[in-house]
Amino acid sequence: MTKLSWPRIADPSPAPILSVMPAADLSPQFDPTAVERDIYARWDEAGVFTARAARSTRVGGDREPFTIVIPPPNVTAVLHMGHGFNNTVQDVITRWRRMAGDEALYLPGTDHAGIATQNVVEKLIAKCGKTRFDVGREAFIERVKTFVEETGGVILQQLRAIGCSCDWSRTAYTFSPALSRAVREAFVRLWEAGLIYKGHRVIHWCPRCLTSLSDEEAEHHDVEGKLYHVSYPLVDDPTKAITIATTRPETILADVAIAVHPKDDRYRALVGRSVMVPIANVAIPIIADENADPAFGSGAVKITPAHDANDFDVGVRHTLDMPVVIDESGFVREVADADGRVPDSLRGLDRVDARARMVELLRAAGRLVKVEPHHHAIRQCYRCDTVVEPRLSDQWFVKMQPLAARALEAHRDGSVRILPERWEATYVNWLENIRDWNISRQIWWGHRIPVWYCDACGGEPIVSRDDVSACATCGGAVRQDEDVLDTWFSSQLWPYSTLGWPDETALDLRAFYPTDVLVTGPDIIFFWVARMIMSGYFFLGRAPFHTVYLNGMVRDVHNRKMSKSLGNGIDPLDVVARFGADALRYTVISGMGYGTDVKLDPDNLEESFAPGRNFVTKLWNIGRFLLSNVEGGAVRALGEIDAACLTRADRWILARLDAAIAEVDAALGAAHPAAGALWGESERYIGLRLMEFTEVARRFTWDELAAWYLESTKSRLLAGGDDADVARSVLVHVFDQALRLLHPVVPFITEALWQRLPGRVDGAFVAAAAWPTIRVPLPDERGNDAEEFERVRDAVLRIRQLRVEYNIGPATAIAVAIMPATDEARRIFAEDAAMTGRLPGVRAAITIATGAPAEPAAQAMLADGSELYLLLAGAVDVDKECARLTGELAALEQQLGALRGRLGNDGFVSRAPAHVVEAERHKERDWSARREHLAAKVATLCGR
RNA sequence: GGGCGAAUAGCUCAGUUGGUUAGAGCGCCUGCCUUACACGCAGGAUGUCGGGGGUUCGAGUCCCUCUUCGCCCACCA
Repeated sequence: MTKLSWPRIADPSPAPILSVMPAADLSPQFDPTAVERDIYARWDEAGVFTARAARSTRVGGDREPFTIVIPPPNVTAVLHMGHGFNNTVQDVITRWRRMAGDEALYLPGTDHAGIATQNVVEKLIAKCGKTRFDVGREAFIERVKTFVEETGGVILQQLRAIGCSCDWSRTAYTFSPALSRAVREAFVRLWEAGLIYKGHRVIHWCPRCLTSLSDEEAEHHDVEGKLYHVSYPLVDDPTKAITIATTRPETILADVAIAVHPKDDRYRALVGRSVMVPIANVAIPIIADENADPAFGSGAVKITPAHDANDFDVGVRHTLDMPVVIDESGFVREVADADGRVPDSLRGLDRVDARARMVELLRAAGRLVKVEPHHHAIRQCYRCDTVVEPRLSDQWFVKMQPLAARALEAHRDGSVRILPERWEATYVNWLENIRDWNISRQIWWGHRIPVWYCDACGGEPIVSRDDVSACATCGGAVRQDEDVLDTWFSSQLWPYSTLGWPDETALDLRAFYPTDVLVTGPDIIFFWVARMIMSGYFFLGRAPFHTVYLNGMVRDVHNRKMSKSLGNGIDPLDVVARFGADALRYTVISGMGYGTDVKLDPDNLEESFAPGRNFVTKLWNIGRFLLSNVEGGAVRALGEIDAACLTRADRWILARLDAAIAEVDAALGAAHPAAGALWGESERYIGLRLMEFTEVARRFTWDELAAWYLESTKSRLLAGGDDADVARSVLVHVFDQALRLLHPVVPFITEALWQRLPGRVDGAFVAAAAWPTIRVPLPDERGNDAEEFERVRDAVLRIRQLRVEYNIGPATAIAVAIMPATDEARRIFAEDAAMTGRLPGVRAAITIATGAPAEPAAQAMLADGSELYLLLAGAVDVDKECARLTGELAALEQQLGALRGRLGNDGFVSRAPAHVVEAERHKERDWSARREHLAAKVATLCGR
């Protein structure tokens, strides 16, 4: 495998791992630029991304292989947002599988990109006023090679900047000697199977690139053109004429017949007679052919076999001449079999000018009947947008129908699934209507067609795996076919040519083929995806992958494709420089619907990437808090903690972690088909929901871990002692697991933080750490702990709402009582509040269990400005509920009382439970007596 | 001409097999610089789920129809 000399990243400093993020760097904001490059270099050096073929189960190892081959970017490409998006998806999936224990291979490489690259270099030499023909074939190819070696592959370097975990030791290139060998082998085998042939027919020709194109490379574009109606006089009766309609009057010069439908009564009598072609002044027959549509125009159509694919077919059916009047560059002249047809005034004109002049001539000759506006489609070169010219020429073709059959079957039997599902119809439709593939190009940059001709004996063409230097028959000189292969011919071999094929014993090929998931855009389903599947079956008997994941496009806020020409692109490296690779990755993955486009605003990067930037900062700060509380001391592994020591909050967060893991696994789905090699109906369209995966991980990390659990540990940590140690163990465990879940999406910051977790083994990376699995429940685990924690949380939420609702500021003291929401409770409560004065009043009431609005009776008492919250517990098991909540809130008071003086305006949520403030501030007010009173009341209400 | 997709909060989008009060991020409003985080915290507002019709006890979700976008395919000159 050829390795181009890619520019290398500056060597990382040899500092120890911990220097990645020294303690002093625990600033409020994460500085990605300071650590990303360093972290990447460490992964690279440690060989984290290097797949070991010998470990694949397919060659006797103990790990499932998992392979993603990169859609090779053009060797001249620089990273744009589309790559940033697509490659991030590939990397997220690869990192997930690597952590899940697969032998994961993310295989990088580039495509020599025939026409595209040749165009780039042609533009370069054009600056010196030269064309490739001035330079000559050999020298030009050398020039391109030099250009590629000097500037090519930049994109591979850039992929590192966005964190792609490619196995660089396997970097491939479609034009390397190894892959070139694969290309020849493929050509020869197809030839031997009778699937490659040379055909003489009308193909799409780009007059600017000077090459033929495949049907797929000639893209349809709607235009507002004109339809010219032209009358052709009958030879034997010039007073009569037949009128045809054409969008391309310049091709009239190459007309050889007028066709009418055999059943068209208007013209039946004319069939067999002749008309004069205007301007060209040659007589042509009127023929009957079903190609003519009686309903269109006059029902008569001119036949120009050399300049229209349909007309060519008609020409073949009727063995008509095929004069050519437009040359390879699009100029009108008598190219072949057209002597005398082109008048001097048209000769040498470009086809566009020729059309205008032709119209003038027709009008002057009185043959132009009318011109009307006409909406129709033209085809343009997909590389340079030049309107393609149908051109009669000799080209090499691949017979596609035999190949398509198996690819269709692959869809039917579940060997290959396409996500999102709707694209499968597109795939099937194309394969069912497939046409032969023109694979020869008249350019110079590409794999030369391995066919030689002996002019001396003029025998059959010699198709050979090896270069041929002399004719085997006569010993004379041979010459190789001038054409090169369509660049997609080599691309179709990519999933196995990169693994060592055609050497079928190659270890990589045996270990990693078939690959697993192909991630690309739907725009190359035909160019690439379908052809890989077809060729994979033909050459190796197996589909090259079992899953095709088609992601959307990156668009701007006006829904336009991002492109250089529109100037609406976003440079991913800009984003990396400003916000970091993680922010970029998080933003695109979390904002990416299933196969839908991602919209970003190039004029407002700040806002576009806010989701990623914000999340990364949050994660960083969770890490700051946590690390500053666990560093410097031994933290026991969770497994070493006596389960009886775990608090309700501990159990809750552990339960939430399990739930998050389960949801993440569900969102990602099965990495491989469950049974054998086929997707079953039930699992086929499930999985790879990366947005959902990211959202679950975010919710756990931010809304649960940071917002509730972290807060709940503060008092415990401050209090110190054994319980603080328990909290530390749980914190470290849960954060460790969260970092693992998040790592595929935000690899750099998770690695930076993970490296600092206590208990990490030297040389270990989260990038290679085990994917989280559901924890085995502890033996004495109380099943409803987690729910009970949520009850308390809900109570706090209600208190907060009421505080705002009734405008109770932070200075106002609060107390909490627990009562069942029975009529009896309300009565006693009201009496108590109104009469005894021992409960000074009520500001608000809530019911915890139901979350229902404040009780009217309680609300009625709100006006007196007093300070008490009443919690009405409306649970089914009132007794238990009251006891539980009383205990819980009391415990929280005790715990958080230690935070005296450190409390903010609010209660538990941001800093501590509100009622603790009360406890602290009202100590002197005989708080304990009041609590006793409340407890007694609760006991009464609960039926004692 | 054929096919596919989309239309849900100001914006970008989730809503799996029809089932409590339709969600998230960004933005917006109010109050907070509270020793992890103002790239933050607390609270909040905003939706006739494109229009119309139908099936159903029940529809954002299923059916029909219309409208508006977008994409793909296509030899009607």
